[in-house]
Amino acid sequence: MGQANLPEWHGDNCFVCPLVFFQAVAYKKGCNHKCMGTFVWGGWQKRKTTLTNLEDLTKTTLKRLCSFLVLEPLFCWLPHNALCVPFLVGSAGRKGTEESAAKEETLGSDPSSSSPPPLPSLPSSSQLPMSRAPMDLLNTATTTSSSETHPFTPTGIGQDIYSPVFPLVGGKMALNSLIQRQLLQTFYSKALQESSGIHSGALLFTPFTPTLSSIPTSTPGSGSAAIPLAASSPQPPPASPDMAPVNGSSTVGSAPSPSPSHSDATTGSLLDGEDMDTAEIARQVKEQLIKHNIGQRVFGHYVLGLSQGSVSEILARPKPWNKLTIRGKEPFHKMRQFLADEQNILALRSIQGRQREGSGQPQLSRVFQDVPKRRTLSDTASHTGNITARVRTPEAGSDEAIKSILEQAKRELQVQKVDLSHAQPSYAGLKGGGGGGAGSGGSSGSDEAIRSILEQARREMEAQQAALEPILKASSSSSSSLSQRDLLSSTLTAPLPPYNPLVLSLKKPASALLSSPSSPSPILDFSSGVKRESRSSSGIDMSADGALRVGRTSEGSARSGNAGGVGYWREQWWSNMHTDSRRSISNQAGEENHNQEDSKEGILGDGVSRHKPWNKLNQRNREPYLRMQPWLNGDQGQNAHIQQAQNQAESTPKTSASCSPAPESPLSSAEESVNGLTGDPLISQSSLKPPSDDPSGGESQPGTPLPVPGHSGLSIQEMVAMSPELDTYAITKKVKEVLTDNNLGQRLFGETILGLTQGSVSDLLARPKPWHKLSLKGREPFVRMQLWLQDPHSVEKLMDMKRLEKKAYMKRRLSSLSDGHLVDGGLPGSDYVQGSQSPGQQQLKKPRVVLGPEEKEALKKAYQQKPYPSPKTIEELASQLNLKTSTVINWFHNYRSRIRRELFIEEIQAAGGVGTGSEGGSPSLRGSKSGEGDSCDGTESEGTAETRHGLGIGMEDPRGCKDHDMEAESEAGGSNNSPAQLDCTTSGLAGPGSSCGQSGLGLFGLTDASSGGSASSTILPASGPARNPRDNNLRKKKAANLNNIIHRLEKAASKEDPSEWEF
DNA sequence: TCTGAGTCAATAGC
DNA sequence: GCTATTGACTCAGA
Repeated sequence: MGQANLPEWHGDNCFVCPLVFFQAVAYKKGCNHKCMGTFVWGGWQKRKTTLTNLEDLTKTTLKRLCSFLVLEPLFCWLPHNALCVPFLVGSAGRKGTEESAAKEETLGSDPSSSSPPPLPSLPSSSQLPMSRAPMDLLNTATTTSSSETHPFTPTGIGQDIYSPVFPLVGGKMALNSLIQRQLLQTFYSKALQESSGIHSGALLFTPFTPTLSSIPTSTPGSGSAAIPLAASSPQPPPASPDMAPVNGSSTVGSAPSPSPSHSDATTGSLLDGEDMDTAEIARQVKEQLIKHNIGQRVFGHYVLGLSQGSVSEILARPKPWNKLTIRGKEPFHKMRQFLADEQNILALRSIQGRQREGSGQPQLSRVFQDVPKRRTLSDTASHTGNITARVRTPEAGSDEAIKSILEQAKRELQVQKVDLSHAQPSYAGLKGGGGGGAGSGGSSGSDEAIRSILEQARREMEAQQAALEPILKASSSSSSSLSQRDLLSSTLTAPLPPYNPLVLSLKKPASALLSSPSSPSPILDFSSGVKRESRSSSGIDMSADGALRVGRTSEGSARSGNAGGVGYWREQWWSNMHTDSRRSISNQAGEENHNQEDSKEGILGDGVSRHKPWNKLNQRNREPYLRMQPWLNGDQGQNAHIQQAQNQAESTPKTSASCSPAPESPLSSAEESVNGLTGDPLISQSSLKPPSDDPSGGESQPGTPLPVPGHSGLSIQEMVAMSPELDTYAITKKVKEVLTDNNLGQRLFGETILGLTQGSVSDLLARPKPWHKLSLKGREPFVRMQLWLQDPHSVEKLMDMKRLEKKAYMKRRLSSLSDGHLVDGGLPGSDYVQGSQSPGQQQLKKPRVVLGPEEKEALKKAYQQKPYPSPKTIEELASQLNLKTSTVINWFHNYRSRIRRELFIEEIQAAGGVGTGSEGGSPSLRGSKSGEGDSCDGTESEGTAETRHGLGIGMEDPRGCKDHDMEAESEAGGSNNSPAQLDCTTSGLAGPGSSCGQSGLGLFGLTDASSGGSASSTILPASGPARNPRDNNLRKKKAANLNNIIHRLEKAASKEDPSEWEF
């Protein structure tokens, strides 16, 4: 290794910058001067480095840049108008070009240097495509036949090199290959999208494309060229039910404009100035974002370089192409690129997943801060597994941070090394054969090491494929001989635990005592707990021991591993669909597709044609379509197996009388031991036996079988996303029943099973929202509950946990007493905070604001007048009540939210019950609700009844008496109640001159204007006469909420077609 | 910037 | 000691 081979200028318009495992070649479009604008990399506090000349890119800078990029290339932004051509370097280059190999040198290749790591070998300038004139490249690209290796792909590099498993950097950054792949893909995406603004004549090619045959073909007539992002995909994405494009209208691949014409793709040129269907692109992007649960913020950040607000604006109201400025067109170019390859979406989804997990970081960090000593090496390694989270840590941005990152990476590698030695056989083999690869600890950045790493990567991929093969076969087979247990046994352990009791344990001193190695409880096993942050949908498993479960958790394995579970679930969904008349049309569409693949297009289209267009659907109404899509994508050959599994299923969750452990099969024993390592209650569904003896089984039952996370390869998020409609009421009812019967507390249940606090559990159990009103995140606890209910050992486990907690508490207490001081905390949980905090800390705590009755009533009154008060009103209220404006704001937010939720409950109950359960969801639910009646009604009853009748505030208001009128009218009018009546009445509550007239007009306007008075049915779902006090109560609440609805109606009226209003 | 969704955690109430 | 309540907060979308 000689002196570093610094990047080189290639004329005035060419710049070569070595990155990490690829290089970027950039030139400024159509410029004759400096090519390099600004290199920006985020993560380091948005630091910007302007490289106006090559000399600016000092070795040190480059080192840092590369070091950083090794870990977080996602944050590497190419110049806005740069053309980027990444390609493989390192041994691949050597392998491909002897000439270039001879010239390869490595920057910072001092083997003794531990930080930063040696940079990868760089190909010589002659190897760099941009060392040639752009037109030359264009010509070359144009004339390349589809069977040839791309001229700028290092010669001889086969597709195997460009596998999803990318080489590790210098043998040091042994990150999960999947991560690397996704990072690279994202970088590609970003880079190519950035370059999409290049105007005609500009060149773009993708040297990563081994052959041009993989370049996607165009949609006829699109005429619009796109950068063949798909072509840059190293490999087709693994088949996945929820990711694979659909042969329908709403696909990435079939995007009308995204796909380039073949010729365009061949040349890789991008022709600007052609018309683009912005609405269609926006529609498809929205569709993909929703489908994959990717947020606008992330999409905007990584793909468009825009803020979430801008993304929202663009997606919601795309301007016509001809109305856009050049700059305004850029996002659409980028979106088109984004849509062009599923890999982009996969990568973004992964990023999103990690970001979301990262958002949970504070809690985890807090925990670790609280118990720093417990943060072991493996913890650290795992902790750093979340790249995004790491980069976003506040300390990032300094050299110290870089060192820290590198140090962490080293540890990660070490841990992986250990893991490799006893993980999958393939890893062992890799280690043995790798020589100077990852197993070598990356002490050398030599070609040998890189070659070794490449070899390792390839083997890794092969190992993954080999491991997946039987599963893939099984999933594609229609044989009914494959039992669910077969599937489970063939699927490896859980990649994505839902909730890590480690967090709980760490944050509670008392619980921490339970960490005794002798403890038999999985939850107590610190070394085995999997971090909550690893609940990523990416399928990347960063277990607490730092091991990278690549083979099991890659997208491929996850998808493949899903097969049985997904199919099983799909079947459930399918049967549910059959029972749901509301989805009959969708069902028909799906059925047709089930029978004839060729008829897909997107039948669905037929269905869609009879419905609102996608962009006119709200999230709720999109759900059936979202569910149809994965179904359409997947195979349907597992029904027999599914049915069999169903038939073998047992019943749900036992209560105390039946919670004794079922005889365990060897499998369940084995699983138990494995699952015990994770300590994950959900993963511990060792013997999932969906209920079949429940005559009412099916949708809306607590026993609705769900696939087991982990075993099925599904993350909890994926499960939630694909879940059939669950009866949240029935589930919560059952959970309450089980908890009560077994004297299990909400705290224990919440913290160990749901990952929620007691308060949240209480809230959830008391006021479960209807499934369709829940966001994906909101559905998660219900899926967890459902899974918990399905576990025949659930109660037993929880009771064990309870006993252990108690034991630990007693032990702690005894210990404290012997030490001569009392324990100020009780059992772990309720008061652990006090117990763990010093008096000083407690004093620093902001005291909780407790509103007095008068203040509450005043606020309620104000709410009735104006559920959405203006800032001025808020200020006035705050001033009058001597409250902070934020308190008033929060109160209104909370009140609106809670009154809505209360209405959901009441509506369900008033509608005659919930679910279809044989146990009569409704009657029992009512019973239970009645039991909690006071507390349940509490919030909103206060908001209506008390206000009016109790404290007489309503009475003070001349409109208060209208409540009775309203009820009387409601009851007398029954279903004939018109919105106007209610509106008038409710608006009457608002007082003269306030919202009455206005709201009344608004609602009237809607009713009159919209034929059929749809608003009536929407606003008044309980159309029948009030027959009982509960109905009255419901009506009161409706009245209290009506202003809220009116407000939204009025708001919507300003921009929406009334016929499409949804509430 | 506003809003809703989801959640936490302090506190009230049983 | 348990659950319910509720003010405050974060996050994401419009």
